[in-house]
Amino acid sequence: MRSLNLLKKALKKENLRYTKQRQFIWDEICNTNDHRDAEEIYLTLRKNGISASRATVYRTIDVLVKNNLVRKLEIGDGPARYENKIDTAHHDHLICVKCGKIEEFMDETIEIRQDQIVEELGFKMIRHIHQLFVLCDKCQ
Amino acid sequence: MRSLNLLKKALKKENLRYTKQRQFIWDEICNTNDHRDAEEIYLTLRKNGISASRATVYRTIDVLVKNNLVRKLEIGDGPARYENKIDTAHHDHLICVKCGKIEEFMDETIEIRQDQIVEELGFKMIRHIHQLFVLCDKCQ
DNA sequence: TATTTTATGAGACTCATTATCAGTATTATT
DNA sequence: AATAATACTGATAATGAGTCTCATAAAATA
Repeated sequence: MRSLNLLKKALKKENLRYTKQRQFIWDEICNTNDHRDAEEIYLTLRKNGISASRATVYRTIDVLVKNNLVRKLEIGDGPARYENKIDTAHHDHLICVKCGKIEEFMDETIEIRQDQIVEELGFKMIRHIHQLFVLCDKCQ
Repeated sequence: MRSLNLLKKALKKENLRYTKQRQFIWDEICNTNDHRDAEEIYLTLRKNGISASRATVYRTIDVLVKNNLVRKLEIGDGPARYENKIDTAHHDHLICVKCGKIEEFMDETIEIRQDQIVEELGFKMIRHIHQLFVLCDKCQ
């Protein structure tokens, strides 16, 4: 299975051990394309009879984020949300301020301008956050 | 004085009273063009012998943000930062991941594309966050 | 001035996340 | 395989930013 290899590879790279908790957490994140917070992931695991502590969930997610397997979405307040990153191209997010629904967008023009701005200043881009807070079609 | 009138006007609009604490906090935010967090603003006031509690600082800033006198900058983790908004046009931010320096940028092309994206989906833009995390010239 | 209303400050509280640490599992070594 | 070395886990304490509470103080109104 693809995602298993990716996990093992990441753990090896970080000199971390392969454990069943880490596998369960990674599986759970891969199972959906949702944008869930750590607590939701933790509770889903419990509901499915899998025991992994909150601490382990947070710790494992950190490793996954660091190794590009998971994207961390920090919305202003409230907990950070996570989505698996395999097979998904880079994108940014639209967030409905009323119902909380999260949609994705990607615009080549914006990406290019962004890079130009950073380059013109002699800086080096590390990452970017671009979030459009909206009222979605259903909430207007 | 301009900023005093702005404060009084905002307070009136919100049906809130004009108090010296609120004036001190607003003055302090107007005094610089920095991007400071609530704690820094609170400590600066204390250092200058002005007493306003942390709670009052937070409460007052909320009013100022709501009334467009202050811009709130939510960087991933760490406390929110605030900058006064008088006389400054809309802009987004470049943040050095190493030294924390914050620079401003504004790009008409990006602004327009953003609006188009939201409109095409039939959504309504409320606000946006666009942060470029970089290594600045000095930190490379 | 008396009364009503709102603001303030100190500290308790919340929520998301991180740190601690004893006990357990995994890996390496013999 | 047994043992030693190391890393992982879970329970819970601690943290940090921000909010809430409530008694007291200040301002507005009568």
